[in-house]
Amino acid sequence: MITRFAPSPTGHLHIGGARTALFNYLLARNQGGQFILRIEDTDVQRSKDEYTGAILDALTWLGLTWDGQPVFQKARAGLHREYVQKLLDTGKAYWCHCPPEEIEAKRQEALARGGKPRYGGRCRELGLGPAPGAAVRFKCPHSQSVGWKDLIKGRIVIDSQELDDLVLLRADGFPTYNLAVVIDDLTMNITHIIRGDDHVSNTPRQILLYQALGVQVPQFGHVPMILGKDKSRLSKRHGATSVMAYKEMGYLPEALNNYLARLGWSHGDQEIFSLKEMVELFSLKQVGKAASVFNPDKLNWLNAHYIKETPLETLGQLIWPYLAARDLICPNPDYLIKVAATVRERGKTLAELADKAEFYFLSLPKIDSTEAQKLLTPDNLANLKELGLELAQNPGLTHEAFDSLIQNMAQKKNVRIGAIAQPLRLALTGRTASPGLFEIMEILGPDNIQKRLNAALEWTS
RNA sequence: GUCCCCAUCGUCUAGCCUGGUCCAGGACACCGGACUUUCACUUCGGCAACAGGGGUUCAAAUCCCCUUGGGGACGCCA
Repeated sequence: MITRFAPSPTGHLHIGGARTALFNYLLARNQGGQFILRIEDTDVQRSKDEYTGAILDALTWLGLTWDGQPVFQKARAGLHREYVQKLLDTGKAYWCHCPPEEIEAKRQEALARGGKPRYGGRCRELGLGPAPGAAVRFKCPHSQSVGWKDLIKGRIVIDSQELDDLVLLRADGFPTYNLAVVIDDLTMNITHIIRGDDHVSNTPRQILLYQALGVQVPQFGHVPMILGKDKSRLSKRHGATSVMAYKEMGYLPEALNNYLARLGWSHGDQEIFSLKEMVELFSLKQVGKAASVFNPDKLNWLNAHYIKETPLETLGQLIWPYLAARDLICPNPDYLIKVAATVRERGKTLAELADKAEFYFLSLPKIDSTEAQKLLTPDNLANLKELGLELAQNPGLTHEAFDSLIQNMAQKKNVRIGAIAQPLRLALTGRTASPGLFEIMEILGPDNIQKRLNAALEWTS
């Protein structure tokens, strides 16, 4: 078995492409086959090298390793032309001299009439030769039905009457997508073509091409589309679509892979899968036929899950770039591990975690003024001052001792524990929601605590 | 418009092929409770679906047909 992922470098790897790549990868690895990467760069205008690099980076980040070197389609144009010539020689293709504008006009006209916009086949039987501006078209066989047993959707049949004579070779001498894909899949011995649903209508054309060449037709499987919340095709207006954007937002590749796999594929009631496990369990039989809606909430849940599973040392290193981007300084590597331990269950993404951890690295926290007005009242400040004194006298306080200190104080002042704890939290972190007070104090250390306490005592809006 | 595909809780889905074990199971989200000095985590519980209509059958979420709804494609883009 040989599968392939064949993106065109006209943009970043998006969520849909990533899932297609994942399914190809899983299928190949599950069957002990090969997974090949082919860059479809025949659109010279829109293809960019930077996108090729970005796509490779994204696949690498996801851990979807491909076999061998990526194949560049443009470099194979000579091969494609050979096959076009072969089709020309056997009368399966012909030169077309029709001006593109004229064809386009007819197409629009047909569409406006409510008909099917197709090329009429003016040059089909004219026996024309090459000429400037001429293209080669496939002589699509008439009145025959083309069908295949789709690996995901089951039997699909289309009347060849629905198809027109597609262009194989453009006037600029470059092959078109449909020709190039067929020749490449054929010559690269691709056995299973797993691609997006939007290619279903290309499949009968391509099958006809395989047949015209007299070669075996590979297996096709079309994975359903990913939709946005409004059930329209997933696009930028639904939020981030590029894989690397998810990386930047602080999603883990494990989470994205897991989410994408579960979007369409299932294995009973199981929700959590490592990539290795997916490889073992994957089967196209368990891929659904219907399009599915991208649900960020569930991705978040998975991401939180994998964040919790990540070893603290690793997690610290993953969070650090987000902190470093804010020009913060890390006192020592151990500090980061301790910090990570206190925030890891409090956020869904690395970016969120970093945000919650920022106060640890600030020389003084940015105190929320709304909360300060509520909490830093004269009474509370008096308590805070007293608490500061106590803490200064007992720098090596145990967790238990700290708890009873606060409790006793609350009792003595006849206030709720929160009346003591919340102003302290605000002084230490600048916020009213944070990791546990004692955990924070352990990490901050006595000097830092006093400094923050003093700053809070002098706080003015 | 034409052709193709699809249809189970708000969302992802199990079940459908091989009808009865399903007054439909799990997960996310949501809503309550417990835990708790905050936020969160965890935990317990709850809400919530077989698109509609016809068949077939003793019996249909499961098989067939129609309707409706949704998606995709119709490029000298990929």
